[in-house]
Amino acid sequence: MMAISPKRKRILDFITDFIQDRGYAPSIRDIASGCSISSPSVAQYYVEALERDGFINRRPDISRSISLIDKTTGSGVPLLGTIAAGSPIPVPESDTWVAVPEESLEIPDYLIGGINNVYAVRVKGKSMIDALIDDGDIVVMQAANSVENGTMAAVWLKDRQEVTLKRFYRESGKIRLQPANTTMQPIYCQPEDVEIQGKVIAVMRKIQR
Amino acid sequence: MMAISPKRKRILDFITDFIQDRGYAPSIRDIASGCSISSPSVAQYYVEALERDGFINRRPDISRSISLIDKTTGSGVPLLGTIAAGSPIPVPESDTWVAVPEESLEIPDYLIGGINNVYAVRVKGKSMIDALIDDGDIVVMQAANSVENGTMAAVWLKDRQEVTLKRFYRESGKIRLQPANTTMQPIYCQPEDVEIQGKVIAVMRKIQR
DNA sequence: TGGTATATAATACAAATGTACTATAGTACA
DNA sequence: TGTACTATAGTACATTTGTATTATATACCA
Repeated sequence: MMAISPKRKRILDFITDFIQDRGYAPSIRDIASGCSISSPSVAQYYVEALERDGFINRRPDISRSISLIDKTTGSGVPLLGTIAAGSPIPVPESDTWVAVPEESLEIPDYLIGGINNVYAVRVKGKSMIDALIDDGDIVVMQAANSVENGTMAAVWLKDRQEVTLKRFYRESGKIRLQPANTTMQPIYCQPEDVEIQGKVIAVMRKIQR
Repeated sequence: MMAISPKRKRILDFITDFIQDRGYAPSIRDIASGCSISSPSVAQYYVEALERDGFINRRPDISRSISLIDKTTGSGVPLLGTIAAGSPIPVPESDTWVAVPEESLEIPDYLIGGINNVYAVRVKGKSMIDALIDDGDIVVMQAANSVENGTMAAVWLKDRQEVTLKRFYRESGKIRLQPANTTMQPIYCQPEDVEIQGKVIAVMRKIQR
C-alpha cells in the first residue's frame, strides 16, 4: 500500500467511518458536506484520486458504490513487527499513525472492546514461556507508560536489556514483576531500571500443522 | 429472528450475494432484474417486507442503503461451550449445523484460513497449562477423529475421564501424548484408551484488567 | 361471501446522484 | 517565465433510483 497525503487520509477516514456507522457508502455529495467541501466536483476529484491510489473500489455511474480495499473493516490493528528477547518493542508515537502500517491484523471485537491505541507484535523465541506466551504468538497491546498494580504489562528491563511480559506490582520503593506461571519466582528491581511499554490486552496463537 | 418464506428468502439471498460480490448494496431495480421481477414496485414490496421482518436495514430516499442485519459476515465460528477437566468436549455432528448456535465468535481469517468444521470452546481451569493454555482461553478447533503424527489435538483419555490438549504421536502400538511445554513428561497410553476429538487450530486469550 | 394478506405488474415523477465542463489559485520545476 | 500538477469552486445535465399510485389475481379465513 502506497503512502497517502493527510488531506486524502481525511477523506478516506470519513468514508471509512461513514460505512462503519451506517452500513452503506456515502454519495459524492455526502463526502463533500461531511468534509466541508463546497462542491461535488471536488469530492469527486478526491474519490478518483483514492481510487487511482488503490484505497477504494467503485463502479462508474453506480451510486454509493464505493467500497474499501483495505479489509481492515472494524477492528484492524497495526502489526508492528516482532519482539525478540533483548530488543525493545517498537511502540508507535501516540497518534502519529498517518502512514498506513504495512500489515494490519483483524482482531475480534470482544478481545479489544473499544480500547484505543492498540497494536500487535509477534513474539520471537520462548523467553516469555513463563507468561504462557509461546514462540510465534501474537500479543495485542495497548500503548501505556504506566499501569495499575497487577496489570500484565510489557516491561523493558534496562539492566538485562530485554523485554518481558509480567504482572506489574509497585511495592514500597521496589518493583515486583510476577510471572503468570505461578511455579516461577518473581523478579524484583528498582523503579529506575524498568520502563513500561504497554498493557497486554490479548494473546492469539496459531497452532502449526 | 423470525421465520422467512421461501420467496423472501430468495430475495434476501440475492441481496446477500450481491453485497458479497460487489461490496455495495443493490438498488431496487437491481433486485428486480436479478430476481426476474418485472417491476420495481414488486421489488420494493419485498424489500419493505424484509425490512419489517427485521432481516435488513435501510434508510428512506437513500439509494443502495440496504444493509444486512444478520452479522454473520465472514468467519464467525460457533462457540460451543466450556471444557473443564473431566468432561468431554461437545463435538458437533459433522455438518448438521443448520441451526445458528447461541453464540458466535468472530475469528481472524489468518487464524483459520479456509478450514471448515471449525468451532471454539472456552477452557475452564488450569489443567492444560502445560500446553500453554490458561483458564479462560478460547481454543479454536477443527472437528476430526484422527490426526497426523505431531498434531496438537484435543484427546479424550477414557481411563482418566478427562480431555487434554497434547501433540499426538502413534508409536509402535502405543500412543505418546507430548505436552507442548518441554519441561513436562509425555503420557503413554494404549490406542483403545484415547479418542481424538479435534485438531487445535488456534488459541486466543483475553488478558483481564 | 367478503375481507385481508400475499404476489405481481405497469407507469409516472421527483429527488438523489454521478459526471462533465469551465475556471481560479498556488506551488514546484525547468 | 511558462508549464504542469494539485487543490478548489460553481454549475448544468442526464441517469439512476426511491417512491406513489393504480390495478389484477390468488389463497385463506371468518
